[in-house]
Amino acid sequence: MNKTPTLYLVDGSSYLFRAFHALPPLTNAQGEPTGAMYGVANMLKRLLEEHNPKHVAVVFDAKGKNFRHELFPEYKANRPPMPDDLRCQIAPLHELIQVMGLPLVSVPGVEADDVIATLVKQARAEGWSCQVSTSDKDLAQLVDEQVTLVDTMNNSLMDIAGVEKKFGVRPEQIVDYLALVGDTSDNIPGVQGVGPKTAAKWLGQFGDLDALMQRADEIKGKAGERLRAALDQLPLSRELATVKTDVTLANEESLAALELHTGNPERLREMVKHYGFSSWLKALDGDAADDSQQEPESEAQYHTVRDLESLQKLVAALNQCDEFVIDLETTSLHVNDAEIVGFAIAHRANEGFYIPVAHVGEDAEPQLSLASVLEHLGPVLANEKIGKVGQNLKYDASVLWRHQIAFAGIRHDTMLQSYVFNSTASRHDMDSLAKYYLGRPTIKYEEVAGKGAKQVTFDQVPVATASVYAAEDAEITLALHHKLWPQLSAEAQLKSIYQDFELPLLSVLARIEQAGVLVDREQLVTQSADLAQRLEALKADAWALAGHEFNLASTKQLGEILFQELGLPIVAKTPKGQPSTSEEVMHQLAEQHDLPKLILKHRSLAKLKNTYTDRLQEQIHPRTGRVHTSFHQAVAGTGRLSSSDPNLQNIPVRTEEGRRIRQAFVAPEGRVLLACDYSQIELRIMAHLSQDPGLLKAFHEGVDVHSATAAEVFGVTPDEVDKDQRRAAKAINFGLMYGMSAFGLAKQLEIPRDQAQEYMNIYFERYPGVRAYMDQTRAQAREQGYVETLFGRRLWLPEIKSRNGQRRQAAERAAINAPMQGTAADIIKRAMIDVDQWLQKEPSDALLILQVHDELVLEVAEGALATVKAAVIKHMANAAQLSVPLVVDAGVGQDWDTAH
DNA sequence: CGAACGTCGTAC
DNA sequence: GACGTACGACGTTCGT
Repeated sequence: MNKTPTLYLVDGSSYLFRAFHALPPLTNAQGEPTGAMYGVANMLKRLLEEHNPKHVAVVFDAKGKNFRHELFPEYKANRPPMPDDLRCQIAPLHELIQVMGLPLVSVPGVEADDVIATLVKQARAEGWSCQVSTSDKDLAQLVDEQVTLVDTMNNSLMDIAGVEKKFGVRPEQIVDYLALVGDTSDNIPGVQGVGPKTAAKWLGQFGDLDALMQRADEIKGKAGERLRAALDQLPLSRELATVKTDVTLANEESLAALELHTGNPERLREMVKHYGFSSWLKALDGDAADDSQQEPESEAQYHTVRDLESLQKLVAALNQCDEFVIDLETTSLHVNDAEIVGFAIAHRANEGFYIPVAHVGEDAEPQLSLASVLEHLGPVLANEKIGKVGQNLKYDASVLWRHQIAFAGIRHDTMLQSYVFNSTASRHDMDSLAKYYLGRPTIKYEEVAGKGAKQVTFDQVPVATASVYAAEDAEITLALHHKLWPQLSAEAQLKSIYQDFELPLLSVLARIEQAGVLVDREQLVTQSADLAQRLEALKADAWALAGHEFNLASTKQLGEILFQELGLPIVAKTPKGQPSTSEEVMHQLAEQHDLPKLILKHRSLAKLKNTYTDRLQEQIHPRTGRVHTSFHQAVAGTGRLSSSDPNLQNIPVRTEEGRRIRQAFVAPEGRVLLACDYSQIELRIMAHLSQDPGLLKAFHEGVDVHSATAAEVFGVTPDEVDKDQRRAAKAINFGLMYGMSAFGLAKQLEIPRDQAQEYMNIYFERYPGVRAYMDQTRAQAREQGYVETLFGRRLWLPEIKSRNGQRRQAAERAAINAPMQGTAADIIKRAMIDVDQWLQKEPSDALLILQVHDELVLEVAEGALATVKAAVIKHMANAAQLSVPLVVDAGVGQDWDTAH
């Protein structure tokens, strides 16, 4: 009972910035920005719920210059001014915090860090513990036995050991460490070229900065020179990094006064309502109802439709609707195995209906039959004038269509709304959306159907339980639609991406998945057997070389054999610090020993067998005899599709052995496969976006772009370019689009780094427009927090302002790549919609069966080939009007390898 | 025994 | 540390 009190200190400023940059700009009904407030307030709410603190303070930076500016006029000089959309959230957030009952501390002319440090010192003196919530790692200097750091946004806790693990130095060395490393965002210089690793190494060696400075002569090489060059300013850097612990605090900011109080519940409710934090409102209303015995207002109503009369009444209402939510309950997540168990419907707010049709069990009766439900509901489903709203409607449409049930008027999909609004949100499933946008927890599928071995199909769930779950899903989907659509449709470009690309594509993908692709099982069986034999032989050889048996697939066992038993050198380490056994490493070691050679061969064959020849056989559907992949429309942040179960977008193509797998993808008798792919689409997009004259010229003249680049970079005529030069140019072209550095290029080409740098320098001289475009993209990402495709698809980059250099640079590379990858994705989506529309309209005997990012594969009746091929090429080439032509290559064959 | 994570490898 | 976007196989570890 006599536990020491804990003081919870929250660095409000750091969370505010982080929330602002990490979240898309949410607004309330009045259009006022609320995202950052919401982020911070939610984090505080979690703190209250999880820790139930008695002593707490939320600390903010205050306006005005502080002692650091006096010490160092350039302090924070390169900080851009605070965006208006953030500034205007500060005052309301302060008020919100106060009415929540949380003491707020903001001392004029003092940064939050210093206030926190002062309070920590006072608390320590009283023998209290402290937990400091911040996303600013500078405060690691405060950590000791009584003081821990917590990052509430990712729930990571940092104690002394945590600091040592993360920074490689002890908490009391953090200040010295920060002085050495510097801080670009605060404009603190540090030592040029010294990062976390070197700083930690030196401090480990010399103990502290003073000792290091005294013995600076002992450091050799360039790093030593730079250290000595920085000697004069290091004390200043250290002073800037050191937090103040003697800030003068007002009485109400003293330790004893920092107690959680009741705040102002009435004003809190008003504010929460005004700013549209619907999740809170519900909880607050619940409390209010409990206290005052009022009826809870507008609790959702769920109904089960079990008889014809109720059904007719519902259908009559639907007929009067402009749009309504539909959600099928079925026996399987796999469209081809799914039988309809019931229909969930929501056509007005806070109300949901469930029509069971195939439940079994004691409470299943009375229950309408599927046939009788369709008799009444069918015309509504088929009526394209009555809009259908759903969450992942591709699934519902697929199931209905497979049952020959007409389904038209697909108008809105909340999953796609969320995806277009913020594609980088972690997930777009209904539970996540309900929690994030409505603040509502949902009934989970596992809660009604069980999980693991105990899971049953939905038809076995009692109707009473099923009804609440299903009706809630429909009702929540409608609420989500009402929340998301106004925000999405307010942005013309996003609205267009959603309505002109994603929504029409939904049906196209449903048809592609349903069509499936024919796979020759016999070929796969033969290949698997062949591979099995070769793998056995390789395993025997490997064991002989190692001198004992081991699991060739275990990187751990392999590492022990290679690096300990055989004493081969460790070339690279994995991110976790283990010796790497990656392909690249094995290639290098292959020069010294035969075992790595065998491992490489074994791995490549095992991959083919385990991932492809074995697995694909299992994926052939027993009823259709074909393989039906799932295409996911709301997964890749850039706008690309992804494919799973099985993934048909990574079938091998680069090696001869791999291509044999493509030979098993075939067309049935009388039909052929037609594979059409865009030539160099991403580079063409780069030419268009950058408007670089050299690049534009190359594509206009129709020359091989890699050879053209090689000619420019190596200063030869195009016909003098040799194989290696072209290879290097190709690596540069691709590397650029991925934001690759000279280091990466050097590794790729196995050349010295300065030579790689030289290549890149010449490249940028020859193609100045490309460099300008990339600089501009990075700048745009920093200013807006997102980048866009040519058609206005948006990619948010929450890490673009991260103080963590690694993360920030990763975000910058993503920013460079996304407009090109994403525009390519937009273009092929447009082409798919157009091709599909043409196929639907023309009585041509052909099916779209695959999309692989820049390639469409169709299965075509031989007689229709010429027409279909011409049409597909036309629609693909015309899917966008760029400054350079879109060139489409087409191949035809009995199998995918031949057609490609 | 399954979930979560790490490592590796396939595609564009 | 250093090349963007995916999916998925296998081994290992950890918790039920």
